[in-house]
Amino acid sequence: MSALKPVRGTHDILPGDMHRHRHVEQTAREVARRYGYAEVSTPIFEFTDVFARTLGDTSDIVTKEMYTFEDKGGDSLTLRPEYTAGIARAFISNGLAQELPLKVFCRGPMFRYERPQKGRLRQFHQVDVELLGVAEPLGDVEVMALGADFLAALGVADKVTLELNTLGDAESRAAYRAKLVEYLEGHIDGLSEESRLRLRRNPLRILDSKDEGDRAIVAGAPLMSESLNAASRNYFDELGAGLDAAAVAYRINPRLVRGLDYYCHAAFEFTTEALGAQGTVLAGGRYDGLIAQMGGPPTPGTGWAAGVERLAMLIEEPPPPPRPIAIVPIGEAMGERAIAVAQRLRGAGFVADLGYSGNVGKRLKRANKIGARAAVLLGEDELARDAATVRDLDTGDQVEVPLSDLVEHLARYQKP
RNA sequence: GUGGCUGUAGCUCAGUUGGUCAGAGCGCUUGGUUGUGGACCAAGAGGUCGUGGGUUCAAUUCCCAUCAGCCACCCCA
Repeated sequence: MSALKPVRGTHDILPGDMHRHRHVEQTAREVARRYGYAEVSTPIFEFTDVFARTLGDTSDIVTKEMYTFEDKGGDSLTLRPEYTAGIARAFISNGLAQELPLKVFCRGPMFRYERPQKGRLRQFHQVDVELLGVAEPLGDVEVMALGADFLAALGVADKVTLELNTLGDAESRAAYRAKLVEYLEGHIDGLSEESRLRLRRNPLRILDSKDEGDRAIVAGAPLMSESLNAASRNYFDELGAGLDAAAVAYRINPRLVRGLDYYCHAAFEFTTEALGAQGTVLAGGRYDGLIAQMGGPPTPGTGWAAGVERLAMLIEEPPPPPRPIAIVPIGEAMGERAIAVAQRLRGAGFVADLGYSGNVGKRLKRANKIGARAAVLLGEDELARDAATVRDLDTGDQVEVPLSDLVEHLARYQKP
């Protein structure tokens, strides 16, 4: 075991895993494209304020999980812990209020100083979808439908459930918060120590506590739905009707809440039982107040993020990449000829692999190991006839093919 | 951040109630003659038994610390 280890909570993504990651990201990109979402990318770090001012000072992400550092110019920067704040910043920086509604897809690494566990890393990846400028519930329906389609395209639809709740608008939420706190204070003796702390900072979180005592108390707590004002009530009804119309199945979970302060109305999560405690695979909601709070023009927004590593663990092995054609020179003198042929095949769109050393046996062995579909053997004999021997590595059959016909001949093994 | 479990070759794992106990399978390398892979056979390389201390005549095996992974809490994707 080497002394050289990766930083805690980070890991190298080697070809096997990378294949799964790419499949997750590529599927998200493709489904998002069908919904008219254009891919964008924002920097991996931002001024610390971008996150500190928007995520809320009660969230754990800001209070203890950010990778914050001072750069050589003395600015406080933070490695992004999530994507939405960066998108909102980019929206303001680039004056994109002129282009509403704005639909974007993005992906990339996120950084959170958490205690690592399976499915919970310090550097992890998300795919993310944001819809800005649409205040109607149909906007939420669109992003949720996109999420559901994405998960279905990954083949995990039967492993996940969409849970949905409403946080109401600011007025409803404040009213509910007051009622909830009043109720919980009446049962404060039965609350866990942790929940007593949350009572002041983030009482909604107590709703999804896993502590048995808390759960018993929460079971009798007032419901958000009872505190919704007419507008919020109406919003949620329309959202449900829209999801029905889009044929997106969901389950209402009145205890579903959010750790981040900027959410309102729709809050949703696709969860699975298959990943233990890290069961949330895709989650999001509406954040109408965020952009105004950052100093931009008041702009509604909704969207979600999904964990690439978690999804990569959940999916079946994705279809393998195209099998290469191995180029096998026979004898020292054939090296240059081999690279010329390889270049020609690559230029024609083939995956061509050259091993660069060893005798014929070794090179064929390598061809076999990398899963090559066929081998192109180039020796003195073939050279004399301006030809190559093509060996089918699955059947073992081989034929001599004039170099001029090589591309055409190999097309049966791999469509260029 | 809290509590618990684990840590032996690249991988998956045996093993030692402290003294030929450093092992297996897979993988890797080489060979089984000339320009032919996959199967098979043979040989070989590779580990200071996570790291650092301590106890002991002696520790990979016991104790402590530390690091890492995993599980639950917490948090969330």
